Amino acid sequence: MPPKDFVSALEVAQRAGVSRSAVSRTFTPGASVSAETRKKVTDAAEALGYHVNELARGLMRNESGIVCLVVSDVATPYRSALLRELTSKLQNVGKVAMLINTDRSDGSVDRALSQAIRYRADASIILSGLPDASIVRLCLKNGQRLVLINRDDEEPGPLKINLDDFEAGERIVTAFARAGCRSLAFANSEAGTPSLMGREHGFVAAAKKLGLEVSVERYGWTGYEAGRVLAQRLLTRTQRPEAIFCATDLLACGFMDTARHQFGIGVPQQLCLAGFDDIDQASWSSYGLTTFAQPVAEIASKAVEWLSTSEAADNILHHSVRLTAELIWRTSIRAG
Amino acid sequence: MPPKDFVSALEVAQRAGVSRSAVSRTFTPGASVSAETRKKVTDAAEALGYHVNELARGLMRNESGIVCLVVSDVATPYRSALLRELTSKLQNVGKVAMLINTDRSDGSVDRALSQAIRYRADASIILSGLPDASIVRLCLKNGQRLVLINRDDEEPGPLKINLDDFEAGERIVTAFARAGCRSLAFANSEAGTPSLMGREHGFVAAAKKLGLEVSVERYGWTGYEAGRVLAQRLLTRTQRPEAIFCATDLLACGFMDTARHQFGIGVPQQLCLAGFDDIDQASWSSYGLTTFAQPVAEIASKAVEWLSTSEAADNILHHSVRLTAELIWRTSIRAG
DNA sequence: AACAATGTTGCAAGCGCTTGCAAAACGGGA
DNA sequence: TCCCGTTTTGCAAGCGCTTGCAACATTGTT
Repeated sequence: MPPKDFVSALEVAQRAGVSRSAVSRTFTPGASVSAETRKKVTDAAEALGYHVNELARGLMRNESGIVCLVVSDVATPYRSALLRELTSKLQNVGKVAMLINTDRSDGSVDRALSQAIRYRADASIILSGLPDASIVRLCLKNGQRLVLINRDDEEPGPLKINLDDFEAGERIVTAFARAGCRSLAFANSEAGTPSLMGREHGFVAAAKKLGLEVSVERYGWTGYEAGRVLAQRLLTRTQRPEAIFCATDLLACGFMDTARHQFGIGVPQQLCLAGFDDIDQASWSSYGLTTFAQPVAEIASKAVEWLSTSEAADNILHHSVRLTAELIWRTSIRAG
Repeated sequence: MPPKDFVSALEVAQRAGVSRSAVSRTFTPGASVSAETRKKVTDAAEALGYHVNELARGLMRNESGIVCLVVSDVATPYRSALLRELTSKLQNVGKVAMLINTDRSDGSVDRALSQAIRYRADASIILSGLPDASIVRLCLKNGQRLVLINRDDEEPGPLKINLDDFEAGERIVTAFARAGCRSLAFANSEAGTPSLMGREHGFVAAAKKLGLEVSVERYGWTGYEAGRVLAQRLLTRTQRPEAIFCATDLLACGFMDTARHQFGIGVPQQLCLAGFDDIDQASWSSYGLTTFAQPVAEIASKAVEWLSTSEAADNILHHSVRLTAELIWRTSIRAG
């Protein structure tokens, strides 16, 4: 195939007049090399255009420096924001991100993970989809670390990062109540992931506790279009809810757009609305959506921190972290 | 570090009662193995949980299967859409995507590329930022293929994928003219990339040719906030333009929002607006933005097609492809 | 029955690197 | 000056894999 005429450590060694090991050590942080040798080596390397072969290094060290990011719906605002944080933080600790897209058929998470294993990834971070328990065990057995974001799972071993979804559902109910809303609804997708359901359950529970009317509608995936459909359904009911909590911002945007443009309903005057994620669009002046912010930066930090932590510290670390979603107050809910 | 107790081909060979080479060949498409041996090997591999070590394989084959995606602003709608297409198409041809985020400081593209070299990536796809010419030569010399998307460059060797930006600028002028607009403006960012400037030049040239008034305003990056600022500037002029072409959709959304909400200007009644990219939000009913669609799927196809093409065919291939951006007609321009 | 053509298999070398080990070089007391 | 403790260096083994080569097995042909 391609020529690939890479210069090897041997060539560098010869030009520098030192041994092959010397050049290896020069490029290994913390190895013992005299300043003089190091200089000779780096000069030669520079001149020859030498670059350490991470494949070979990974082979020897049994540590590739690769972290797999397993994700579906990459093009979605929340996902891509998380991706940005993750890749940049990984780079900061000298790791490299391998992106695996699981948009397509079933079992793709498993396929992805087995690819991660083939490349001897040091770790995998699962942003979406849930791997088979056996695969999880396989990863762990093979010394691979696993991080599950917003996807609860019984299996022990992986680090699980979750939000206080249930509590967020509760909190928004009090906000709605304070705005004078008596009948509430939750607009959800049919995806049924733990975080989505957590929000739903918290919301419903709190509403009931306060004696407010509450109902749930579920449809499609968590996108803009689904939000439109949900609006159709909820806003044509004989008893129209006065406040809607959408499981995601994308849903909320679609909902708000059809409420306003198709039904001519004023938000927040006639209808209060809230979302979840705090995607960029939520702050756009067409929406001004009150929503819960996913702490993406913090999520990413926790994840890569855990990955770059040593084995020893590992054991004393909690394998589950729970972050709180901050309520960002904008204009889609009436002031009390 | 981690235990990493991987099972090797040798162990599989022993369990299957064949030679090490046999198991290697079993996992090499097109190698010569009898059905019987293959069965024995796959059974043993299954039982032991064997996974080919791509690091070692890449080392031998001098072909890692890795493709580097060099990108900044991953979280931006257009970029993430392109990323989605690219990763999924790469997976289809059996390659794996390594994501390199260049959001940060200067020289980050060069650093990224040198990382790509260290991992012996078969190719790099540059979605943003322009590498130093010397680095480009280094990549090519090292047998790495390079794809430059929307970033023209003199250097021969890489595949360059571009759109008909200039022509798009021209086309939208006639659309504006047909809508009865006599004074036009182009809202650009200060990024000054070739594609952005191409749109600008085409727009200005065509406007002048038609004898229409035209001006240009540039500010910040190509995001929503910059669009707001551009609107401030353009809409407070004594002679307000009747039609604005924004260099990107994000700019257009910001522009439209402040035109409507801050200045109370009706779009398209009092102001015609167009964008570029056709991000999801352009179709949301709050915007209904008339815009040019980036053919992301086609761009991705061309890119990975070129990467997976053989060396021989390589030479007869054009090293530059030019795709056309389709004008998506929505409601931000008055009907003629 | 002998032979050629074809297909399958194992051997062993080698990809580019790291690293334990022991030898060499160095530096500072005494 | 000599000796001992501390770097620094080179050697060589080995990481897990592929692949050219030659040996071997299988089959079909005359």
